[in-house]
Amino acid sequence: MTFGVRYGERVPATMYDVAKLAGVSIKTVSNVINGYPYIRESTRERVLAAIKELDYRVNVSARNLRSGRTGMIALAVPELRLPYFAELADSVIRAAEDAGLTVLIQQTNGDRARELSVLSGLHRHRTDGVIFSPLALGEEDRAAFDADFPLVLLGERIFNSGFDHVTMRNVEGARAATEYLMGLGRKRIAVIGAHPGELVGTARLRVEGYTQALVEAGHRADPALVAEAGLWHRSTGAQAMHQLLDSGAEIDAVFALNDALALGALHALHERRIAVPDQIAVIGFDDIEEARYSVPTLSSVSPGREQIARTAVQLLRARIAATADGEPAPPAEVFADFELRLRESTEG
Amino acid sequence: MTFGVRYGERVPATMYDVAKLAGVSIKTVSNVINGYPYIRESTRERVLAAIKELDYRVNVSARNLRSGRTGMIALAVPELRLPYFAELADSVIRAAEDAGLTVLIQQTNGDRARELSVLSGLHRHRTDGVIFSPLALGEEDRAAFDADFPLVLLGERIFNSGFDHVTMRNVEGARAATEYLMGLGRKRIAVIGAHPGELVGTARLRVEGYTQALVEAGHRADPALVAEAGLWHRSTGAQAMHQLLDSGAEIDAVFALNDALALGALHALHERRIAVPDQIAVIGFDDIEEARYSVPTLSSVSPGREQIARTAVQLLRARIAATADGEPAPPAEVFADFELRLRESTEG
DNA sequence: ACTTGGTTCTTCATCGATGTAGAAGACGGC
DNA sequence: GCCGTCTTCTACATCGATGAAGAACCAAGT
Repeated sequence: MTFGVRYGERVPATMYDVAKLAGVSIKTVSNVINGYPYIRESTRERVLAAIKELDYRVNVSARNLRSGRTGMIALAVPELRLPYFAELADSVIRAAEDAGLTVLIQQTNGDRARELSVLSGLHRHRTDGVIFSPLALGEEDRAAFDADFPLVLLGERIFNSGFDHVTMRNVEGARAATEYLMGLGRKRIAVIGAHPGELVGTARLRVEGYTQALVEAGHRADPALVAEAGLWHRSTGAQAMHQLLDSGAEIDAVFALNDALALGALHALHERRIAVPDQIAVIGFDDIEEARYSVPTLSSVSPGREQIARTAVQLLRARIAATADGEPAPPAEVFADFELRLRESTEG
Repeated sequence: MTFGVRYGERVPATMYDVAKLAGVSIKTVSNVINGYPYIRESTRERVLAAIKELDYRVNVSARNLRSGRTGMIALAVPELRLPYFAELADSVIRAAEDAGLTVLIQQTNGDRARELSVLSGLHRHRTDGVIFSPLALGEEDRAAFDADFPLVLLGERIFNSGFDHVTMRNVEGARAATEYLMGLGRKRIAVIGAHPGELVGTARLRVEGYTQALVEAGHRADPALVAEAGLWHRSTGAQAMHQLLDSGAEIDAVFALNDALALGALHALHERRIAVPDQIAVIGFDDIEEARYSVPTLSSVSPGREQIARTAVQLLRARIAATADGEPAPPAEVFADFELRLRESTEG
């Protein structure tokens, strides 16, 4: 007597089994599966029937070994627990699926060593290409950007790396957000999430947009209003907000460099019973779903996440195809459209 | 003259190249890589040096084709944009990584057809096993649960399926939440997220815990206080809350069947300027990170997500090993420990 | 000296698919 | 009636690794 689970009783059918059942050669089965045109309709039907009958699935490993294609792409992001990246991953998975690709997610934790391992082709054999959203890598890692596999970079234009690159309009979006706050009559606009000393990257670009807006309006950026936050989590946003408030600086608005920071800031303001937006208006960046349901609802710059995901997958596919055809296009640089989503946290 | 990106100039080294460089047979290289013990130390070092020199990586496809192992497991969840599943995926990926496994995420969208395709072994050849958190499948799909690959079920004990199963203490957690609300003196406790007519599944179990608590306290469950919500999103939670309020029912507390619903409810209450917890206390389920930063912060039942993820990976590994050894254990059934996390939304 | 057993390494077949090359038949043109 | 072209299908080598089996060597026991 047996009990418990038992596997492997059913041995998966191979192409050979299908061929035998359909009375054709194994290569013909392969041809049917791969859409080779010169096949008699009746033959194709017999093969398809046999495939169905045996519940046959292509062995991806075997195919890959022979053809070099895996049908998988990797998506390397910092952490899925950050809502923006969870939503991005969701979008990328859907876009990839529409193209018949499977996505393998790699979490880098924003860790430099782990990000470098992405570039070193950790999954070279597993995937046909990589969509990579680096966080920690900077100018000093330029040399590492010599990946010999199809690679599409997301997020920041770290530098002109020679790879396809899809990004958001960080500077413009940040400027628009800041301008909007100024349009509300706010004069003392703080920033949360700066990375002082950073030469490249999202933080720098968004702070640049903020500064541009201030300068163009004839104001000056006040260093006392710039709060640092290395990681862009809710917790660090709350901390930074508390520090700003503790510093005694006069503040009537906050531009948080992403929504997680903004939500942390909202939380801190709530703890101190400071009214939003009456006393301090808050705006974020990313427009994650949570922003539509926070209390108060959070205004944010919507960076075109869907567009970014779709474009990245499309570019990667083109790049993968070009690798085979040997007709490489010059690296593309795509900027997604942004939009200001105004909600309660900036009302009035 | 060429411009743009070009790949494939560097051809990845194979085991054969390593063998040649190290002056040994290809099989010895394989043995070194796989930790075969009977190898002279000096030989091992030469091989390792050659591997480093050539930047050699095992071709996973070839290995898989020969050995049947892929080193990958699939995680099938409804949607990553739901914070609970994003956090779960994060935890599973980390746990798998510690075991040297790579995770392939499959989104089912809670769609019955897609969930069935998980069971039909869509990725049979790609992965060594599957961790599956079904949402739509019910008693009528029992027949489909005959997967011939290692499978660990998460979430609800849909039925005694013969597979390893890791779940949370839904009934007990829900009861504890409800009891806590009653302990605050609340008498009119509404529920959000019920699935009327559902025979199995999370909704039913959590409602059962709620009902048990009421009954044991000598109250009766009032159908007017039970609000339906098919999908457990913020939006549906807000809708359901509005409906409850519109219905004119007297309410002094809400037990939302998950945090997304609870956050939607908080949002709706905020829109109507109903004070939480003064007028209505709110408690959720899942303890997602967002709950710690909402306004007000949300009390919730923490279901032991980390423990669930680690246990699931561990069970799956054991099951995969057993498939090879042919020594199947009886299916395990693990209940994670829950904890009540009390925050502002139930204070006082 | 000869067996025994452990260590170290190699040879060979094989996993399941696809690319290459070419065979066989049908058809039309001259 | 022969040739070229198009269509349809097949045989065979091959991708890069691993399992099975065994060869060669050494030390120890009798």
